[in-house]
Amino acid sequence: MKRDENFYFKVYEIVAKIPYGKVTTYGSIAKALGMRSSARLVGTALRSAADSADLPFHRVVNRNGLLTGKHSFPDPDYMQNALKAEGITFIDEAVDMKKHFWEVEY
DNA sequence: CGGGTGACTTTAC
DNA sequence: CGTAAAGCCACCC
Repeated sequence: MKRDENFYFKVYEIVAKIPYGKVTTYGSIAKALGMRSSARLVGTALRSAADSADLPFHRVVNRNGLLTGKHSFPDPDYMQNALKAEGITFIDEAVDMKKHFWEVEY
């Protein structure tokens, strides 16, 4: 695989690999990229990525399973809505990580 | 080159 | 429970 691309592009690749009905965290993605201490870059990347890519960004949540990025979507309700549509269960406002957490493989 | 900007995470008050 | 701050680092202007 291409590993010479910029950080953002790597994020795209990983997001694209998230299986249907699963979710992963910014921290796991960062770790997979060798930068576990900079999970926030993943978020920043997704923010930019959302503007130039068609990926399931709704499958990326924070460490608590909370949809911290939903406010960056055109419709804040879309994110949780899309996840539920994939069979993902919620505990209040957070994704049930015990059932749907996906360890990033890179 | 330098400063601003976070869809994070953790600790602290 | 809420806000603050610090550590972190690629991208953008």
